[in-house]
Amino acid sequence: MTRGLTARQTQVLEFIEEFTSGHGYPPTVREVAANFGFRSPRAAHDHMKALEKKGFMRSRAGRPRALEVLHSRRGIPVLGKIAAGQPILAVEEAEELLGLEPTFFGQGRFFALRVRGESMIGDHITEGDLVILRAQEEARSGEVAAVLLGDEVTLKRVVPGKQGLELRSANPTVPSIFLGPQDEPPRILGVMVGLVRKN
Amino acid sequence: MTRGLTARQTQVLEFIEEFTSGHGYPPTVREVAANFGFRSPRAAHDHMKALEKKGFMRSRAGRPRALEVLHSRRGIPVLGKIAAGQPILAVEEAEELLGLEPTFFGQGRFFALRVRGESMIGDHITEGDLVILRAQEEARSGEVAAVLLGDEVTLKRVVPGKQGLELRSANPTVPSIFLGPQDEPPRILGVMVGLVRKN
DNA sequence: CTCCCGACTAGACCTGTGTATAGTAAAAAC
DNA sequence: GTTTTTACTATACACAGGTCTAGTCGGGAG
Repeated sequence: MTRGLTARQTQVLEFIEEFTSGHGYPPTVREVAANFGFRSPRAAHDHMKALEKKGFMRSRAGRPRALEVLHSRRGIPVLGKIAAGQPILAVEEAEELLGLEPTFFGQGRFFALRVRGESMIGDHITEGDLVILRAQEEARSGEVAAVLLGDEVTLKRVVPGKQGLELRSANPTVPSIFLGPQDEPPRILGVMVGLVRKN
Repeated sequence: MTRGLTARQTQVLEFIEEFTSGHGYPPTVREVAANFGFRSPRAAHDHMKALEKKGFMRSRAGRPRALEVLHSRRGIPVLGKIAAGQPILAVEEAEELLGLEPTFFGQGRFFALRVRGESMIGDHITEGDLVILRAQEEARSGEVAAVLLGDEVTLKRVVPGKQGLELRSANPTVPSIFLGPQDEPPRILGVMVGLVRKN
């Protein structure tokens, strides 16, 4: 439920966004109704009017399909500080959305983290960069992943070794972390698929 | 004239793309007609049908605004090899288009260059990175710019000094270039505004 | 208990819009 | 010189689709 919307209104808004980015044009009132099984266009129209009054959409009266979702929640969310146990990928928590095509970095669910510090400088990732990650719980050897350590998220290269798991830093001044078999395995939030830097 | 389209058809296609990305929904046949001053919707409809037959659009019969531009020419063009004297920013020359919002890196006309080699490694720009540049002919001191030297485009930091212009590399093994007042000033194609890396 | 609001159904009105028929005129192709 | 293509005008039709009136039902607030 996004900011004062009812559950149904959220669903309708989400459908409209999905439909639009899938088809290239917004749905009609009746197409919305059909999607939810409404037997009257009035039901869909009511929800859309509510969404408009609440500022989530804009539409031109009388014009078919002439509607625009305003603060789109499509795009890759840039997540800020993340606390352990919190719903990591709650889009609502996003401080910002990156305006690029949903499939820009391939298939899957993505999020971005703003890099603080120079711990991955060896991989040419520097302060302020936005690292793009595909949300997944596993990482293959050698992949750079966002790892939850305590209540901090850090970016590390995951390298399984003989004595356990190595979380390798790409900066000689930042020590790598070695986890033995007795240690609790770290929670992986996503693996790095790209990087965006805005000067 | 893009690939077998008449001049008018190109204009119509461009208008449809602009309208759609500006409004969030495609124009009607009559809105296209109005834009070009056609006094009959038939004229616009004919062009749109031609565009559809040629594979540049798709539309659902009878449905208002239900049209989709297929291979969109919106986005930031990734330019490959560029020869001197050629129309540098001809979108048609693009090997690829980056699917991000036109305003992602701000206002202006943008293009991207794929980085070859490690000449800017000191600025954490590495092989394969896509450097995003705003198309402009001037660079301020300290900005990284795409510079045309002979028939090669290189990425250099532009630093005006006492004896002339320095095109500074960010790699100790790649020498910087110094241009005196007697040298022809280099042609600047654009200044760097960002970077996109896909793993 | 009553009132209000969210979430719908049923049915209808009417206009915006895709699309058709019938032409005109000029340029390009054959 | 004739045909084809491009680029339009003028008019009209039918229906998709926005929007209206009138109502039902349930849940939560006062």
